Amino acid sequence: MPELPEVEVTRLGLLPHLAGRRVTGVRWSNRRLRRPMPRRLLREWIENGVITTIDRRAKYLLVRMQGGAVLVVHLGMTGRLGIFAAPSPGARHDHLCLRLDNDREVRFNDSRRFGSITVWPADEAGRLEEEFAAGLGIEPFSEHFNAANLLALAEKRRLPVKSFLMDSRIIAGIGNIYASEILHAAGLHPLTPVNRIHRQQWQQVVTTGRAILEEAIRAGGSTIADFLDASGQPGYFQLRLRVYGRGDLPCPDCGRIIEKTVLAGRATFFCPGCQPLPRE
DNA sequence: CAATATACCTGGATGC
DNA sequence: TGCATCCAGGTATATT
Repeated sequence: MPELPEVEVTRLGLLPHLAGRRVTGVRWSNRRLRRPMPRRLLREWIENGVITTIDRRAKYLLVRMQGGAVLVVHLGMTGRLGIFAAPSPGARHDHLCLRLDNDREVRFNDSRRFGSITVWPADEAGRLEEEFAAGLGIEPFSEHFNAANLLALAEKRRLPVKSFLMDSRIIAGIGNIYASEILHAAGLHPLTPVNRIHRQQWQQVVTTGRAILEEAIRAGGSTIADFLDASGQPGYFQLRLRVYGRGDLPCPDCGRIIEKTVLAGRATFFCPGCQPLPRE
């Protein structure tokens, strides 16, 4: 489900419900997520703690506790977070539940269990930054996401540009949907080897990329104003996707038929008119 | 080093 | 209706 915009929309929706609240109880399912549930650390560092704020890095949510501990949540493919009235029936695939001091609960639901929950104790949370820095690439909304940096990262590789955009070690937060959308907006064929891309085209990727991600966050934000009893449907469904999922339909820009192909095992959509593959 | 394959899971859509 | 098959927005690890 979630790429950077959906995670950011989740963060924005959750924040007013969580900031300043004390966690009065923690429960979990017996199922293993991507990693085992850190039961001991949840009891030790999250239960009875006070949430100060929520940050985001790539597709990770960082729920920060007073004193410095951090609850890190990744939504995987199907993970959702929502706020619910405290005595209310749980749902199938609820895997973590934080009871709050206002008779509400935040619940993590994830049918495929590709999501993850980790706890960083206060005395280790300082390493979180370097951990992320080591494993994750450029944030699309940071100043480092610029044409010069992308050009430098790309010049020695022949990776298809879609794989480049989706590689979280290079660029953080762009997933399968937005990769297709950004490349369409930038006029680049998904298979274009990155070392063939010029500075000006990278500038297009930067500009259109930010615009698309921002627009998606805004679209989600408008319907997510109330996150209570979140059905898990942040508003991104209303997003107007221009190529993703539109194989065999006309391109909204030029009318040519949008093609679907598979790249690195992932559905990939592009318009052969707007996104020509450069020839030798 | 780079590209691909596979593994982790459930559920919805599709086809017979 | 039942059953098999394929597909899904992510990531880590193994293998060519």
